[in-house]
Amino acid sequence: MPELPEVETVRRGLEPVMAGRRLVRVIQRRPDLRWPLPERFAERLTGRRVGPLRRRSKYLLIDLDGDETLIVHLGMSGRLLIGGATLGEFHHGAAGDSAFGDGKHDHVVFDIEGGKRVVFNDARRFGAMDLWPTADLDAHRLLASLGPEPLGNAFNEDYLADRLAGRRMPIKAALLDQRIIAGLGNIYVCEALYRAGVAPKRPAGSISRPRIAALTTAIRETLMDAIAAGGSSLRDYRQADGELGYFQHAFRVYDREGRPCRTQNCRGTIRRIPQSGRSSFYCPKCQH
DNA sequence: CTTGGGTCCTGTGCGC
DNA sequence: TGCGCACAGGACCCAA
Repeated sequence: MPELPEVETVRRGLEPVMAGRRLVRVIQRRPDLRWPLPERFAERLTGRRVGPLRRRSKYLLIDLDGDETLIVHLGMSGRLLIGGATLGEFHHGAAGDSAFGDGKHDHVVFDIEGGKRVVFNDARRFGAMDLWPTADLDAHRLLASLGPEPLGNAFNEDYLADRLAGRRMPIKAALLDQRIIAGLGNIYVCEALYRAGVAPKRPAGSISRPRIAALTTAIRETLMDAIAAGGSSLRDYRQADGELGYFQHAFRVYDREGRPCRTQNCRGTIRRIPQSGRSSFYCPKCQH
């Protein structure tokens, strides 16, 4: 589910609830998510004070006192939801009558000093958490080989041209490769390629320099627009505070198969093709 | 090294 | 209403 804009939205939602407060209680409902959780995970978190919340790519980084950081990845279906007495109960899950945090896929529960509760829910369990020394985060196996942040200075036309040069893989696959650029997923790659006028199956190394420039701009603008909209809410995804993002209403190609291209005077029809094991959406008239 | 495919897991929506 | 299948926002791991 969550790509960079959704994780950034979650970070912004959790920051005011968690930063500066202690974790008074942590409940771990199963030994593993995608991988085993650290030994004595809940114990090691209990009583710690939360520092700033940061983000790297699609990873949420929750700094704790004691110079460690809780690394969280939401995978496909992971969510971090806020509830608790001061906010009013926020119910979810199949039953709907269970207490907040007792839902079917509520795997980890954080009770925050002051009464609020943050619940990690993940039906498909592709998500992950780990606890790691803050000073060594760059060496963590999940973070070590990530490419630059698309909204940072290290990501620019020269960098992208260099990384795409000589590559025969389709540009769609290249942009999904987190080692080349970190934080994009299926939705935002489709949307950025459309905005740049680049066809998803075009070999990465065959894109002209001006098109690469357009692509870097399109990637940044797409992500910034999505963050401003609070991310995309497909199915029942929600922000941490239970609100829905609304960028899905601004999709130009994603999930629009068979519908008209939104470019003025184009009159093309959005197509869906399987690529890298997932769906690519594009306008065959606008993208080359 | 690069590239493509299978895999993990559960839920939902569709055609029949 | 039930059943089977395709598909879902990710990314690791391995074979060629």
